[in-house]
Amino acid sequence: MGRSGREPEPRGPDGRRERWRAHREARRAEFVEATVRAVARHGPDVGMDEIAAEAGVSKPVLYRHFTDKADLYVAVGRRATELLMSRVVPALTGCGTPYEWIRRSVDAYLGTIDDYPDLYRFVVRRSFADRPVSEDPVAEDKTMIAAQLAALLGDHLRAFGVDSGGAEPWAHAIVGMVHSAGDWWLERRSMSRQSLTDYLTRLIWHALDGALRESGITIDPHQPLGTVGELRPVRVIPARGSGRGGDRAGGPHRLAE
Amino acid sequence: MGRSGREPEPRGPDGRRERWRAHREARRAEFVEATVRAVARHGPDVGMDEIAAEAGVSKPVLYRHFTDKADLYVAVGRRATELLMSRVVPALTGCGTPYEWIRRSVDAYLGTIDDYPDLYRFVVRRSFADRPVSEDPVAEDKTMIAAQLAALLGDHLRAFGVDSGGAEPWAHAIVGMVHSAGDWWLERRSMSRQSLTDYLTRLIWHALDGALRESGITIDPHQPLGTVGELRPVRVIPARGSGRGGDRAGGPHRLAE
DNA sequence: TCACCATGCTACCTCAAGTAACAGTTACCT
DNA sequence: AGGTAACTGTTACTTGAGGTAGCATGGTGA
Repeated sequence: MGRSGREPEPRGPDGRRERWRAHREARRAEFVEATVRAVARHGPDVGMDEIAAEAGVSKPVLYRHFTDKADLYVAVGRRATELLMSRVVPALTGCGTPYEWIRRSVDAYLGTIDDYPDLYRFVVRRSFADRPVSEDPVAEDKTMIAAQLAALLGDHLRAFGVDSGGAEPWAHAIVGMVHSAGDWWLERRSMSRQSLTDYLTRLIWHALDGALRESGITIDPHQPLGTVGELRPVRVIPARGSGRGGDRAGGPHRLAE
Repeated sequence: MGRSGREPEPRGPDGRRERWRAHREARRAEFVEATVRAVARHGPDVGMDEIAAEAGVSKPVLYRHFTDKADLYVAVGRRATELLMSRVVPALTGCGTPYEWIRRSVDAYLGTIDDYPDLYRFVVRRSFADRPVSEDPVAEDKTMIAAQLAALLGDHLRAFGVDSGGAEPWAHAIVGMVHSAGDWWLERRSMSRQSLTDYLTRLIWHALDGALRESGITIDPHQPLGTVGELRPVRVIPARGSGRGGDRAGGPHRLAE
């Protein structure tokens, strides 16, 4: 209340901490990769000691970077989501004919699980069972993709002045088609990825075409779509508070951002 | 090698044990229900102490009936599978027009998850993450249903002398449609079950109709199908050995069948 | 009569997840 | 120049949930 002294201005982030930022991120990424390797080697019952050994560190080092086992697994799930979205989103938002669009998107999904089968299997195993559903990356990925698809479908249906109520369940159904057939294919491998992409593209096209025709909308599968609705980026993952509570009296100092 | 003595003939199961068979099964069923209630009350991190308390017994009593926690959870999964199959299989194998058939099957599935949301959520949470995939009831249920659908599709395609390679991926895709949209609906409840069934039935019909038309097959959605292929019962769950290894020196005596 | 199965309990064991505490180095802040 | 923050690594330890040992009694079948 009227202190005559001037507080010194804060000068920005402490450089003693900032110089380690990139290093910390790189370390976290290493541990995520090591986790996937350790799971592939030891099975889903892998312990933190085994993960630490795979990463070439001791257990407390691992706990410097992750709050607990679940936190580590969530990071793995986020990695998988990044990989998947980096491919599927451009495919979903790109131009082209409807048929190309479907095909490209299906192939982006299948290509990802084909390139990272171990990571995918780990995430699908849902070692997140002890977490609320909001932390389930598989469900989140599906919801994100379905939301984009629902927006697109909904916009088209509304633009033609017909019932758009089916957009959301249809979007989820279509995402479930690719997901389920992809799981089957990953375990069975009874056909090439190309063949599966063909079969799925056709089925999806027929499903959508039929549903739209029923509403009086006819679309040529080989003519580019009009820009009825620009796909809006949809963000579903809730921001995670960086603070996890007060500092503990001891133990490994936490390197959380 | 020529022993003159005659071994006494075994006279069948020991009645001291047999008299408890039905009782044991009923007890197991009670513990399965208690598990679902306990998970709903305490969350997915529920402990065996909490499950035992919910069942009104002490922990060692629970271990008299189940080998370990995973065994208990597998039993819960099997219960869910029974419930689902008791409804979906008659729907899939019954007569009727294609449209009715699809609709009836979709409704059987959605009706089950609607009537047993807690049980379904528990199973979907896949607390079986520490088990091989073959013990994953969700994957097994989907595989079973998809196998029946694939057989039906495949038979139709082969009867018309066209490429039947898509039968299996399409079957899995369609099961994934219902599964995925069902999950969405169970959490969102943004429409009635009737509406969802309508939307899904239409989409599935269009998908199948389109795929078959492409192969030169036209089917009337409102005329009964010919009996091209009788649905064969498909058994996927591997028989589980009743012996779990040698008897332990002590501990609660195991009541396994 | 002996064996099997049921009932229940307390006390205990095991081990994987997670923590406390120690020591040293580098680079930034005051 | 001294203090501080962040990094490196380790051993030893704690905790608690899953699972077990062992006790006693009664009813029924072999």
